[in-house]
Amino acid sequence: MTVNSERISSGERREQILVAATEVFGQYGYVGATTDRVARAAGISQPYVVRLFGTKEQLFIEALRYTLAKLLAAFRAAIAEQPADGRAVERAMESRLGEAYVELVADRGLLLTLLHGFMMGSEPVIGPVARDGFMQVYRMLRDEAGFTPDQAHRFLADGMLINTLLASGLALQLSADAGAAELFSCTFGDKLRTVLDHAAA
Amino acid sequence: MTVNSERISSGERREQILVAATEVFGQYGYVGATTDRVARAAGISQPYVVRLFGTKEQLFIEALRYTLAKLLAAFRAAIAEQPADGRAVERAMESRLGEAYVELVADRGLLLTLLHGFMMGSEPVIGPVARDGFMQVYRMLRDEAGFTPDQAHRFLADGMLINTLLASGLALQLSADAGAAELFSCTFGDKLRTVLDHAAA
DNA sequence: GTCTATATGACGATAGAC
DNA sequence: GTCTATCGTCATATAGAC
Repeated sequence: MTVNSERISSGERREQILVAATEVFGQYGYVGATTDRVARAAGISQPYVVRLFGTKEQLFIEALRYTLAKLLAAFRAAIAEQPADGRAVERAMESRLGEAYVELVADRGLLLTLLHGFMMGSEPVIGPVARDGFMQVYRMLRDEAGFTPDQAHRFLADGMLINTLLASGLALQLSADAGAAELFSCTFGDKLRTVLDHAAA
Repeated sequence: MTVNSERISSGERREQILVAATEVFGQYGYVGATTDRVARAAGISQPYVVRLFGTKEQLFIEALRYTLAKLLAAFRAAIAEQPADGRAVERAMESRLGEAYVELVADRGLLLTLLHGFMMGSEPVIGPVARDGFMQVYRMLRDEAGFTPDQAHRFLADGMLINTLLASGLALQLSADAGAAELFSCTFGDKLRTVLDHAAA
């Protein structure tokens, strides 16, 4: 088989497009993102994006499902994580999950696609997908990570504050704003290094 | 002077338009909202909205500033609140501020305009306004309400979770989802009644 | 202070070829 | 599996009258 000019399967194309869509939806929001920009980011033509996903709304829903699946997979991995070295102190569950989350939402496209989804609760077809994903996360924390309801609540609350701090770009003015530095320190704790590393990039 | 057909001052018009804009931006997002819809909600023509605010971006910025001012005013009032009746037990500061917040963001237009602002951190002119507003809130909690940095952090984190729960519409499926009910109970505590009352409306 | 008319430029989706 | 061409719609902003 030829290597580059080969026609690839629609399954692979769909995945390529979803990656591009997550980035574009994250950057421009649901309405501001255009199927044309998604197409160019994926290296194909605009009508083909529409052909494969039907409508822009369907494309967004698939992209949202895709990011939610990534989030759940990251949490599942963190829950199952065991130190390879027996001597290593096993970090607490909450610490592992928190670190996994901060790593994940360092991808701005993923973070903002997620947030746009949560904010579209009144959309008849997108809303249910977002709510369902959110509650799946809650149940995973409670039933698989073993959190109490209040532990899960506090973990999620911190997560939503992390979202806001990162989305608003406050990380970029930490050196100029002592209050922001104080708030970041409280919010991220030992995850602060991770955030600063990603913010620099 | 005539009463209804009187030409009103541009200052009054601006305020009318800002109220309409907050509602429309909240419902459709920054890009999805049109100056025409804002105009119709305010009962005037589309070009006149542009005339008074210059551009749609400027209109959004003014609407965002307007909602941030409302938020700060509500917190300032809650901080200053004293029981009129001496016998009444003064509620804790945190409880008063929490209640004020839930009352405020029961207005979906206000809530979503705020959230859209926070999510637009990478926009060169909107981003700074949003970040500035957020940090003003933080400083008010710390310096005027007397919160420690960690108290302020936890209050804000809860606030951001409240935003997500309300924006995503989870309040509407509380009766059908035991997990959601559990999470709402942890998150809102004694503010739960307030939320349910507003959700019903 | 406020309107109508309109220039100008997208965007989503369809038709149909290869 | 993928493209080019294009239709219909709608949005921001300007011009200029009243």
